[in-house]
Amino acid sequence: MASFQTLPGFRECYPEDLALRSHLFRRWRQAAGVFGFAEYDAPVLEPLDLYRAKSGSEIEAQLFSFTDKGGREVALRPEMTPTVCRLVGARANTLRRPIKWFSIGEFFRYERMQKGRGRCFHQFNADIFGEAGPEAEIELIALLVQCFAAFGLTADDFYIRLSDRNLWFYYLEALGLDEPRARTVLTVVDRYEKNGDAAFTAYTDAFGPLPEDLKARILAFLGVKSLPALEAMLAPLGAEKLAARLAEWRQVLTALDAMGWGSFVTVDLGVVRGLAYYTGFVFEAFDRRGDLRALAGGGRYDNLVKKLGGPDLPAVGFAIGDMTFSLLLEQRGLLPPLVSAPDVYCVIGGAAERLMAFREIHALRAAGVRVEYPLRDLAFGKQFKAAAESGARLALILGGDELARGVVKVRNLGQRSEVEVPRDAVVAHVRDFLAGNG
RNA sequence: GCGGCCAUAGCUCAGUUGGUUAGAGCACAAGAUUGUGGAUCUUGGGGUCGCGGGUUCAAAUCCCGUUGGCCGCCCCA
Repeated sequence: MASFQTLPGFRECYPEDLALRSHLFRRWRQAAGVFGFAEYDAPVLEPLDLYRAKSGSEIEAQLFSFTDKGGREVALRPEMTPTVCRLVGARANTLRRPIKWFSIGEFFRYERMQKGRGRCFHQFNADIFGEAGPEAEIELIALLVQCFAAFGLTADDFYIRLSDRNLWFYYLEALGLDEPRARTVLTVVDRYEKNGDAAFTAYTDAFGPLPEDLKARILAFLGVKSLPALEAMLAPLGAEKLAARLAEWRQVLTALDAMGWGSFVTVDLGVVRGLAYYTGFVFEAFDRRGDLRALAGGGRYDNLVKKLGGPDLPAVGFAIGDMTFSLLLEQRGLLPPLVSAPDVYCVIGGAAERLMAFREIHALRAAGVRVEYPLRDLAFGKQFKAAAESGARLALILGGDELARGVVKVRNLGQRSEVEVPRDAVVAHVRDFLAGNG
């Protein structure tokens, strides 16, 4: 046993683990690609102030931060949003709008391990900058659903809870609450699902008891699960802002419905998302069974680019984490068999034949065929066993008899049949076979 | 930062009231097998029983500490 342990919360990634992760990345990348998002990357290590500026100094407790040899306070990135805001902000004037970007990267948070949460993890991040209207939300939520559907997940497996901080503020304003009170109500809402009535102490402590009729109307708002119910509840209030905002809700939901994805999205004002920089629609993706933590989360953050020193640029984005997502795929049996098999395994007669075999091996590899061969001389029996165990579909038999006649045998390992092929025709033969059975 | 449970081979786990040199299955490797298959048989490598201390004639086993893991709380960008 090695005397050096992995750091707590960090995970080693053996080939089979990486095969799974790469599979996720491949599908996400493909989804982003067809939606016209451009991939970017950025440093893993950032100035600590970047996160202080966005989230306040209490965030430091959750960061891997230290002082580097130049005396700079730095932190391993815990999220992508501040970074991408800086990138976009710096070139905002030259980038064609809308700016649709995505990335896949590793993030670090100094936290206690839990199911679906570690100290390092990967996220798929997608953001749209420069579009203030709900069209950006439509595009982004559509991409989010696509990122899940690409794995065979259906509306029976997950759903997206769509909420809106603006609607909350307009509603609470119509109920007569000022902004400080409204903000506190939102923190209550954020915790209500977990803590129940106890969540209201946050409000009581700051402003005294909340009148019962107000509390009832807040809870009724929380209970809304559909657009018609939402409209019915808000219509009597008659506020202009509410009516305008409801039109945007209709726009988002009818668009997603038109894509055939209406069943994935639920109106759910219980989602407000902890940090206060979200400025409009917010959404989270959850497992339908409800035994996993959030699968993805996002929302609009129109003030953040400017707050981080860039121009005034509206933005909306989301992130999917790999850990909970992997758990979901595993639970639903949607992990593909991530076998890593060669196309062709070479069975080689001996030392002299090995030298000759390198011609075929190289030619096949140059043609893009995945070829394996035993690195040491082995008895034929062993080699056939190795060929079978490798998962290859073809064995190339390069024995003394064959090579002396200028041919090799190509054995179909599945059907246990063999044909002799002239050496010059091997590449074409193998390629045809693989294409034909592809 | 707090709480509960746990720690024996690469993996899954046995291991008696404390008792000789700590075991099995799977996996891996070699041979049987010098030109045709995933089988079988034989054999082998692999362990500071997480680590440190204590009790004892004797500790994987009991006690204390510590590290790590799992699960939850806080938090969740």
